Parts: sequence; C-alpha cells; structure tokens
Amino acid sequence: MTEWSSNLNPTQFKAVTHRTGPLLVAAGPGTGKTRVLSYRIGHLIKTGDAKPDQMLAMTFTNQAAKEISERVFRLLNTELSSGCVNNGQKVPKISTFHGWALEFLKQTLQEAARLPIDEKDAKDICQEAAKKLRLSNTKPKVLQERVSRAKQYYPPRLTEDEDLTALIHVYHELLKKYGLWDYDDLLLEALRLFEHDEIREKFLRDFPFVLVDEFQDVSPVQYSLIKSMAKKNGNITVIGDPNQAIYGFRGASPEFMHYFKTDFEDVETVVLDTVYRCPQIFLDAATSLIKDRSAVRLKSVKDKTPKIRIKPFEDPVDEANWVARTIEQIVGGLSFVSLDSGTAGGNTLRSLSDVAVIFRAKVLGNPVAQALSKQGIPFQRADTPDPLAQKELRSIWRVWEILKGRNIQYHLLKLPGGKDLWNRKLFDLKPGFQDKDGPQLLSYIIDILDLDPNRPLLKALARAIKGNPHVNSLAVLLRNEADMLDINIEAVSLLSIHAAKGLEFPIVFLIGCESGIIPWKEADPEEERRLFYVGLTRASEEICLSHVKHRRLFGQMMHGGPSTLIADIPQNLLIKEKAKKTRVPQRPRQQRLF
DNA sequence: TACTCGAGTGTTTTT
DNA sequence: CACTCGAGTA
Repeated sequence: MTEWSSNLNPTQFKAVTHRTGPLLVAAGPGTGKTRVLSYRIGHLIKTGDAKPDQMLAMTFTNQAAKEISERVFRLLNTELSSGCVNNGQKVPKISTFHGWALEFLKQTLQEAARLPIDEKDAKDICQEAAKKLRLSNTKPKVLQERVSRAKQYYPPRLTEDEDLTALIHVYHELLKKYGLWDYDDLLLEALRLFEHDEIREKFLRDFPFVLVDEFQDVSPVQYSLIKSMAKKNGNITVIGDPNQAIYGFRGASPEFMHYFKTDFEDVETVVLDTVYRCPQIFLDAATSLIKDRSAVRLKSVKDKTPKIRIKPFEDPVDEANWVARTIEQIVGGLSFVSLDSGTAGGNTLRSLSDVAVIFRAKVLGNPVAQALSKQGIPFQRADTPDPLAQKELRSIWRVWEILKGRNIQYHLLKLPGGKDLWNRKLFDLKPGFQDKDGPQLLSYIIDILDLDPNRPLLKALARAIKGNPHVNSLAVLLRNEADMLDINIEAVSLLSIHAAKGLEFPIVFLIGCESGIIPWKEADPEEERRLFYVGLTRASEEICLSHVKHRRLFGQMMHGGPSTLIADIPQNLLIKEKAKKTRVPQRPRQQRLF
C-alpha cells in the first residue's frame, strides 16, 4: 500500500481508495486515468474489499481492455512477489461492453443465444430487407447506419420514418431466421435480460463491483446497462472526461456524466486536475474552447510552456511539404520551436515515433502521406481498412468459422459458389478439424478455395497465423494485425483526431485548421470544440496548428480561412507566423528504392 | 456468377 | 478526387 500511494497524487489516491458507493471520476487529459482505474482494481483486491472475480471493468475497445488488464496484472504480480496478496486463480473481468454482453448472453440463454455478425454482414442483411420491402434507397451502408443509429436507444428509436420502422422490422426478422445478432443487439439483448429481476439480481450478486472507462462515450443503451448493473448505492465507478466526448454522432452524450450524479445515490466525485502530459499553455488554450468552463482548472506539472504555433500556408501541398521538411529537421536533431526563428536549436534528438500529424478528416492525411514518402520518411496511418472487407480474406474467414463450427449455415450461404458446393466440399473433410492448428487450417482453406498461397496477402496472413498458431478467432487476429498502430515503430503517425484520442506524442502537427474543416460544416459546434480540445491535448511538448488558403476537398474548393476556434483561444497563448512567400525548391532528399 | 464501367457521393468509429 | 455501389454484359 505504501508503495502504491507513493505513485499517486492526492486526488488519484482518493479515487483509488474510495471504498463503497458510486464514484464518479472526472479525469482530464493526461491526468492518469488508466493508472487510477487499474490501481483501483488492484487496491480493491488487495484490501479484500472485493474478490477479484467480483469485479467487472468495462471499456469500449479491445485495446483499452488489454491495456488495463496488463496494468492490473503487472500491479498484482509485483504485490504477489512481495507476498501481499494471496491470489487464487480468480481474476477481475476486464472486457469491452460488447465482449461482456456476448458472454453474458451465452451464459444466461445457453443454446438460445444467437451468433454475432459484423457490420459487413449486417449491411448485407439490411440490403436484403430493403429489397424485400422494395424500398427506393437500398444503399447497404446508409441503411445499416440508420438502423444502427436507431438501435443506440432502448427501445430502438424509430422516429417518424415509416421506411426505417419497416426496415428494422424485416431486418430483425431476417436476423432471427438466420439466428444472428448484430453488435447493437448484443447490448440491447443484455439490457432486455436485465428486465428479469432474477437475472439482474444474480448479476448484482456476481459482480458487486463495476467500473466503466471512457464514460463520456456511453450511448443511451450503454448508460441504461450501467444503471442496471448496480444498485443506486452500489459500488460503481465511472471515469471519463466530458470535454472529450466526441462520439455524439453515434449516440454518445456528455450529458450522461451529469445524469450519473442524480441517477445514483450519494455519488462521490473526484476531479483529477493534475496533468502530467501537456504544458500549461496547451491546457489553457484547450479549456478556453469549452463553453461551460467547468470550474476545473487543469494544472500542468511541466515547467516548460512553449506557445502554440500557428502556421499559414497557401495550399495543402505547401502545408504537407513543410510538415515533412520540419519532421526531417526535428529528427535531424534541431528543436522544433527554434526552427525558422534563427535561434540555435536544442540538441534533443527526436525519433520519428515522437511525431504525430493529426487532422479532422482522414482525406486530409493524403497530401502529408505523399510528402512524407517523397522525402523518404517512414510513417504509419491508423485508418487501415477492415481486412475482413476484402473478398478473399472474408471467404477464408468464413470457411475458418465453418470449420470451427461457428455460424455454419449463414457462412455456407454467403460463400461464393453457393451453399451446395460448399456443403459438398467441406462435408468429407470436416472430422478431426478441432485439433488442427492455425497454419494447417489456413493452408487447407487456401487449398479448397483454390487461392494462390504465394500471393503477398496470403503470405502475410500465413505469417500472422504462424506467430499465433492457436488462434481461435481469425477476425480478432486480422483486425489486431491491421489496425495496430505500433507506438514503438520508428515512424511518424498520421491519425484522425478521433483515432488520436487517448494517445500522446511529444510533437503534434494539427493540420487543416480551417473553418469548414474544424469546426466541420454542419456538425454540432460544441462537439467540434471538444474535438479541437482533444487535438490540442495530444501534445506533450510542442504543437503546431496549420491552415491553408485553398483546399480541394471532395473535388470542391474550400476557402474557409483560419479556424474560428483558433480565434477563440486567448491570443497570448499563440505564436502566429507569417506566410512564407518563398517556395522552397523540391530537393529529392532520399532516393526511393523502387 | 463474375467482372467492368460510370454515376453518385462525401466526417468522425467501435464492437 | 477517390471510392463505393449496382447495373449491365459475358
């Protein structure tokens, strides 16, 4: 315990050691949210207040669940070795909302539980439903989005739209026929189960300690779930930052943070306001954007407070080239702030992984990606497409699922070539597949799908499986491989602001700071402010906001001028730089290999 | 059933 | 611009 408290500041300590009853932790950017969450779990175990398997911690992403698990286990292991905790093999359940819901449904409904499908299959089924109804608009993507949007509410919010009502009805009939649930159903069905008193009572007995991460991002359904998961005076901890609520477009609302205080009884509120990440000026700029400047003033522990640089450019290519050149100089050993100003730079040696370029919409990353490749600077983008959207991989995955005995009927139906063919093909060979390992399964699948195993895509897949021979879910493996933005890799990161949430980088370029881009035209202006807030608080040392005069977006010329949000920041926190007339000649710095 | 081509359309994203 | 989707053709 003593070692623990030495790692925590007083407010963190208060949140970690809070004993019983509802707890709301308002945690600004870089205030040690994950630390508090994992320490709290560890602390509850250590004091004996909770048995490990009485705890459920819920996150939004697998990544977050993994991170927290790792920290908790690291914490407990250290404690274990010093003999403080007597650990049974029981462990706290740390899982995503959806992951927990699926398990809960399986456990409660047994064989009556259906099988989950991903978004792509949901689109297909939406389309099937729309065709049945002869709706005029049958775009699967649009339909699925509208259906999913409605299903963020319980009961699903059907508005006045009759088409949507009918569509959802038929869509649900189809899902029922196939024995499937979409992602939204997992949460909705879990919520439905909680309407049965005996089921809810059992849950309350099983999990008297519930913790929720990124609480500001909960949807109405998730909020209802949370309310069902604890008594009004129960041991429920929620942690989040209302100023970083940027998922309104999928039904989340920062309001739930306020509701929590009245929906539960005697809520203890702890505000984490000591920021370990950002310099004070970045924090002041960020908070100045938020309307109800909630009495909280974030305080940075950093002594250096560089100002925020504002850089104007003519067009996206200028902007991108400047970013690329500047990065090159940074990793060359010159400090960022002193560039252009003639001062000799500090000697901080930067690595490419210290740098992120972030932006409001993914397309804005393209010119930067081009400029970086031209300069031979390695970079990684977070926005890799879902690998399972690719045809071959999807077929491979379907056969894999069939051989693993999951969702067989539906996958047979969807495989190219048709059900009968595949029934025949798979029939003879199925026995004994339980024992085959990943690589064997894959080569078998490639064989019966008649694919060329030497294609780079399949070779990469084979490599991924080889590193993970006992993988059960190919989907999880593929998606992890694909969108894992590897922080340790020696490369610049290109990310949307959304994708950057939760991350930090010493040096951040926030590009495309123009009105119409951020704030995005026709978007909730308050949420746009929070987005900018998130963007500004990603940097731990230096940040530069840039804007251009003209930008071609979706084939249309935009000239919104510098973002109105920049004008809303107290100007003494900014250094505005003049546009440079001189266009630096393109020098090919590094020959590309091919 | 499988592929090509042109019209249409645009934020952000997890499960 | 760049991509997706679906109509149309083989």
